[in-house]
Amino acid sequence: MIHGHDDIPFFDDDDEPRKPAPRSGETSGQTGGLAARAMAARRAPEAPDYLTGLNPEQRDAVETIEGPLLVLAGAGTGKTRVLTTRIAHILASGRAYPSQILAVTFTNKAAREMKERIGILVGGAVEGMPWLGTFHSIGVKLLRRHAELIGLRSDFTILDTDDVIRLIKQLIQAEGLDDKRWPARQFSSMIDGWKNKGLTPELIPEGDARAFANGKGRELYKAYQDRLKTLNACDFGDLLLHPIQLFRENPDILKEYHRRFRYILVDEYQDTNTAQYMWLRLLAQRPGEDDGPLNICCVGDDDQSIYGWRGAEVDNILRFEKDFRGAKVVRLERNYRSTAHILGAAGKLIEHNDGRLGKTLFTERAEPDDDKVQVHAAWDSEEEARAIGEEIEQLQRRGELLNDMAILVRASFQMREFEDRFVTLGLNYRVIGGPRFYERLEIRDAMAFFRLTCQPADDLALERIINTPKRGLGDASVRKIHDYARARDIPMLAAAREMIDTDELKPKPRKALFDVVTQFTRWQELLETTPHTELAEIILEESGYTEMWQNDRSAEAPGRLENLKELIRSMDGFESMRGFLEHVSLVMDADQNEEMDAVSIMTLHSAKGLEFKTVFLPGWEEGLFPHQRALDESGRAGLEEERRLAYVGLTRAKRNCHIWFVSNRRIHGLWQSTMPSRFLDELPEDHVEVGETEVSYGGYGQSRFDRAAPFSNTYATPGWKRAQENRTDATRDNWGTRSGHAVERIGYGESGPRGRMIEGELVARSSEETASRFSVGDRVFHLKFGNGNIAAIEGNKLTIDFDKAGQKRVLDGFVTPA
DNA sequence: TCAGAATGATTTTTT
DNA sequence: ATCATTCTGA
Repeated sequence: MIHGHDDIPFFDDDDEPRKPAPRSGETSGQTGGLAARAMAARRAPEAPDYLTGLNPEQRDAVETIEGPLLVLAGAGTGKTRVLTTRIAHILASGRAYPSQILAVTFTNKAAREMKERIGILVGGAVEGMPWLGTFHSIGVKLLRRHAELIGLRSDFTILDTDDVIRLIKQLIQAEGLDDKRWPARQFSSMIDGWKNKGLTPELIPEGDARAFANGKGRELYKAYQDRLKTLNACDFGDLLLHPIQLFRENPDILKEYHRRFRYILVDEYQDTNTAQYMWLRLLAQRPGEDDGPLNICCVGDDDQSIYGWRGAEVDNILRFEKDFRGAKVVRLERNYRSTAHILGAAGKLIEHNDGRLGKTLFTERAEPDDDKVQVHAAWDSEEEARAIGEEIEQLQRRGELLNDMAILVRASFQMREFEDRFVTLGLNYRVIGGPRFYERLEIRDAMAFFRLTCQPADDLALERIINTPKRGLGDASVRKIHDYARARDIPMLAAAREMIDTDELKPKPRKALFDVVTQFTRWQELLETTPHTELAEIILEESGYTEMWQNDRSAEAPGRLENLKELIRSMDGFESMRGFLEHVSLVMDADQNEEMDAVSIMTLHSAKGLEFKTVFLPGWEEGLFPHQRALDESGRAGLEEERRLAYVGLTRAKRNCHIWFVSNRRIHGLWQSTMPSRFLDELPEDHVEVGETEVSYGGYGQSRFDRAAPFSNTYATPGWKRAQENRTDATRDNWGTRSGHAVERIGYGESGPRGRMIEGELVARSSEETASRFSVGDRVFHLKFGNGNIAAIEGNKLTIDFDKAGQKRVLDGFVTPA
């Protein structure tokens, strides 16, 4: 059953054959519980080490090796363990060589972790697993092998979003279009969306094509793809699309891979987008007998699908059984992470979603002392941060580690408040998922120098740094070089070299260009002879780039220099500069210092897959969570995804979970009153406790979390703002001709929570707002800031000089005449 | 060509 | 409020 080297002549990375390990005993039919586990152990005494300690479902998932298998792995049910053990099992039982297993993950982190854990299981004997990686890195590997078949050279560059946007902008301008009206950023994300759906320019829907650039969307997309080919470059989407095209157009090559990949494993299947799905289908389809059986195992959790907004299709996982005939489904519902209260709360919440495959997590843990999920209220976000800070300090005093605590927010702007507070308190914190190391300006600049040295055809790199540091080669000069290069169909660096001998440029830029071209020529020569770290230093030094930052007096400059040093240090581990560049384009990871004991602050999205003993979930308010924009843009589906996000948040907690909501939040500089999240009402009472709060402001209303809100609620959405602005514009003619935005809203009706709508249904909200009741100079009272005088009015926004708090801008709904 | 001023957009994030 | 990008005038 194992193909030897001869079968697959064009692969050069086959591992040496391994001695097949004895096959494990068969297990079947356990009915759960410890007894079953014990029975299983007794029945198969010869079971290899790695299988012991798995529960019956896990073991089923590991040992169901043949045929399609979907593992529905709830949060904290040992998903990674199953995946890695399964691979170990395939290897140890001699069913395949490491190189015959295709294992795909979404992030580099997950891939790394999996490699590590397989290493531990199999005793480190397995070198590599050459086909374990992200969809993208495997895509690159395929493309480098077969580049010429899709019109690239195998040393193609991978562009990052920055490059892509600059490139698109050029194309938009080249089309003679207004790049204001048609932002490159927007088009770039459209292309991204298409590529996520597996759509090449010919395939995009007519409507999409018309929606951009005066109907030139399709042409523009095509032009973009052409330009990439010319540049010998790929964007991230291409790393998925090109392999699909490759396989479709070259059945023989596809067949080779069919033979090669005996086993396919996919992690986080609920996050696959259409292109990834197509990619997988191509590899998993086995039309011929000699292609071998279809051994695909997808692991995922439909309840944790939170990336719909970037193209993930939950439907892929929901459809699995239909897609793969005879598929077996194993549910992992036994949770090893959280208390029964946390699971109870999370489970009840997620039940409000439709279209689930249906799982109910349970635990065998029975600790009567476990705390319920706590819900707390605060007046505003400042107080929320203060209270959470206090709670954290208290836990710390009790000897808890900060490393065991996390604050999970919906949107990153919420982090600021916590950071500020923790700085004041002197509390260590760590922000996870901020701007990545390789995305920083100075790193990108440095990389552009390196790229252009290694790849003289990398025009985008050239454009980035040709005038950095300032050399007097501004837009005009760059444009000339660009046009010259385009006209002759040569790379810009080559064009620049030629232009030194012409009088296209004025003497000053010409001299500058001569200098910089000469430098690159020199560095290219050094590439062969000088160690790459040394060369990197030389480049940064000679280009004047280091000097530029040394002369920079701004606060960030020293940090940037430090980052540059760090960049060079990190090159050490690579063979060559080229190897380093490849790594960077795909593995954009920054390292966090793990040693420090610190509270983690991150978004709910980046918390997926992590766990903490104590979790704080601030900001459970309508509009923020669920996020208004998710509701506006995706309606019910958006709401359900938000709910899954809440589910992810809750299930990160092992022991304690504290949810917070506030009644006033400042968004974009304006104070807004907020309503408690509908998700709070969806939590079951028996697992939730409403925490006592120092600052109470009236009792709870109909909803347990509802205070008697003295203010009309306001919304922060662009649409709502616009409506309000229109309103003020139209006050003169008394609403009559308000040029109409129909304000549609999900959730509460005009009478507040009492008039709650059916979830997710779009409902027109009647707008009964009156014109501002105030005029400049009025004396008013604000609950947070106290008394003050109105200094200015713009629409419904009041600028008020408060007696104590100074000048603030607030919405008029917040103040009452004093 | 560059610096300061206006403009605008601010969910979530990977690769 | 805040940040990034783009525009305008020197």
